[in-house]
Amino acid sequence: MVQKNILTFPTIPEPALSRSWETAWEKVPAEWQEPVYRLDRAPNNRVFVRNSNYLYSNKTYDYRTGHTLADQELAWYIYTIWSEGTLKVDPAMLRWYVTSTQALIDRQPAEMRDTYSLANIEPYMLIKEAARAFYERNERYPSPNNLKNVESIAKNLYQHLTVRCSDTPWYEHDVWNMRLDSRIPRRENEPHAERVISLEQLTQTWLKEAARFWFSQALTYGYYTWTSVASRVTYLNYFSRFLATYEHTPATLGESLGSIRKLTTAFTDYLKNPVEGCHENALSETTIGSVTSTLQRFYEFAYENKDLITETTHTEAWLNLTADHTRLFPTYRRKKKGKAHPVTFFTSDELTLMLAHLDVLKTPMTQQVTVQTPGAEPATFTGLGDEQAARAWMIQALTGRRASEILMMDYQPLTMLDVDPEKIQEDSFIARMTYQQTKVDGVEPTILVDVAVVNIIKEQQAYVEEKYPGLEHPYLFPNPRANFTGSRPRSYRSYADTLKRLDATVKLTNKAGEPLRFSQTHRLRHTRATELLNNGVPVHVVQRYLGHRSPEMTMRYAETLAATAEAEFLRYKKVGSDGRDLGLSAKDLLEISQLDHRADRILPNGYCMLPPTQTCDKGNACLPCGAFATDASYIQEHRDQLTRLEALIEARKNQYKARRGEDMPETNVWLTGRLREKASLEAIITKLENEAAQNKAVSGAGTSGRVALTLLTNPAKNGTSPIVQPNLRTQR
DNA sequence: GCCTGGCCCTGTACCGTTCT
DNA sequence: AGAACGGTACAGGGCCAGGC
Repeated sequence: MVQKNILTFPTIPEPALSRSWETAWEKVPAEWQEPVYRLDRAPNNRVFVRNSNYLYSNKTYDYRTGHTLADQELAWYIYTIWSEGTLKVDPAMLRWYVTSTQALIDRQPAEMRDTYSLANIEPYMLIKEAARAFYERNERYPSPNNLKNVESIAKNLYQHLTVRCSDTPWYEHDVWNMRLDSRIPRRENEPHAERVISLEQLTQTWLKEAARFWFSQALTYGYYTWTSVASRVTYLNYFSRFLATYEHTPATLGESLGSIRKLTTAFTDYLKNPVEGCHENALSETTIGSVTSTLQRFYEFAYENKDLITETTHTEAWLNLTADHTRLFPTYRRKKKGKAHPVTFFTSDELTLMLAHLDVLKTPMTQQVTVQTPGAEPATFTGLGDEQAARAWMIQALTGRRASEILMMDYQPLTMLDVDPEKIQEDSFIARMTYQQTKVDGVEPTILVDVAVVNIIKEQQAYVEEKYPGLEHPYLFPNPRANFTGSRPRSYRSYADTLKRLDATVKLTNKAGEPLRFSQTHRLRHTRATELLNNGVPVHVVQRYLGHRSPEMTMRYAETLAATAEAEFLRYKKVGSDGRDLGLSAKDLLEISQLDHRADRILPNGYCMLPPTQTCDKGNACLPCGAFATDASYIQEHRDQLTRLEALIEARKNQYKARRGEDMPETNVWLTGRLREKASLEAIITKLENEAAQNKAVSGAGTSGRVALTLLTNPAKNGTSPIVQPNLRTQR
């Protein structure tokens, strides 16, 4: 768990790796050392955009400027983006870029040209020259978009060179880009790694440098995440733009609390009203709250660390900060008492409708797909060609995980359970799935999944394998663009955009005529939670399943249930697999299950009592196991199991006889196992029945003692949902 | 001592603009 | 012209203080 609100820090250690131009250049293989390419042939063809003017002439293209260092830098750049597979280049634009740089270098003194670095050419200089040259050639200026294309090459090349070929620490640059700079501290799975943080808009030097220090510390010591820093920078930008309307404001903002408050009040007004060129509309209450609280945290940090910040930013004014700066804004701000937001979920019918339309996402863009839903005319759509997004959505629907938890999953997220193949049904748990979670610390990120989920994952693995043959692909869901080597996970942004496109295509609505949006993926989480609770799964189990740290959050979903998690649990006496009472109090049992943070200890028909560290060698055969505990709330489950078991034994016996012409012997291994289970079940049921008879609270355990609830997606009960869900209370 | 509401951090949703 | 991005808005989840 990251410790928050620590306001003093040691200085940032210098990066150990040398990042000189020489070390960068050493990595370029001989065949890539000259910027001369056959555009139509591998391996070069992966790095160049298809351009018919270039591709259809079978010749070698020479991008040399004739100046040694510039040519090497260009070759290094092309090789780098090729090997990392993050960018492509249009050969025509590259030509334009090269002739422009050539002109710029040629204006340097002759003896400097061979050592002139492209890192000296800032993008704006290149653009000016490119536009000038274009005008000379064509007697008109280039179109804005055309110029933008050269600019993007200039910008990318400039950033690659300045960031990757110098020892300058990562935080010294004004643009922080995780894709470009591996030294930026990052968590293993960063939900918004694609977001670029730019300090360029902070025009006051004192502000920019102090912000640089604050954010670099925050990232280095992990007390803010990348997402948080990104939004905080945009919030500080407001302050910077506001200050720009004043002549000059010192870092202290004023001499006394009075003058400081005057300024911050003016700032609040600035945010509340539209400002042309900055924010066209007045900002919302919450945004203003975020902006002011960011500024407040910033000054608290600066006050606590004024010595360090003065030293780092070379701005003496920071030394004059006083305690007044830790209360820039009056603290009497009270929010309106808001009721908790209602839990929104999809009903079974809605989900069915949506799943039927998921095909539109799966179908290639060149094909049409017709969707037939009950009670509606068949509708035909053009496919959107994003099958992996469809699979990610399915997994979200089946497991209730967050979008980022699924998108950042490892290529191989499954650990198969040792399940007897004979016993597998379509809703059996057969594997443990590890998802990536960053939001809540201290939660074990694994859940049990059933055949349906496993099959989707296998399909997706095959898809990735086919898309990136022979390449390493660490993620199950690779980003579809700018990812030619398959090394980056799919960004939440591109996933959400795809789902939005699907929404716009199929335009689904619910019965009330409100739009049903695929892009609201969090609803799937609510849906799953509500489903589990409505199916009678105890709150603490659902809590663990969803990865909530405390039951409060889960309880919000549980409003339909009368009992709390504890009451639910304590109501029943636990019975061992031999049908005898366990020598443990219900309270102890609760603690055991609470201490153990793994949902898979809750079995479909009871609880596994093994201490968390102990492994089970009994495979799936819980019933005859001494560590198995159950209670009266599962009695119906046991009765159902018994019926199914008896039917199964009967069927097998008949099969055996049909095939071999003789009865199955009592010594048959399979049969003895089942008979043991049957004996256990019968003992348990008898015991629980007595239990229920004595205990008024559980009369008719599992039936009348419980609030009558509808099963949302159990196909056996209502036959509408195509979802095969891992029902926690069925035979596994 | 317990409960509740508010605050803070972090992630998701949405929309208009920019890029390709 | 469709995909990607940037900025804004807001929801989810943890935690703590203040009221009882």
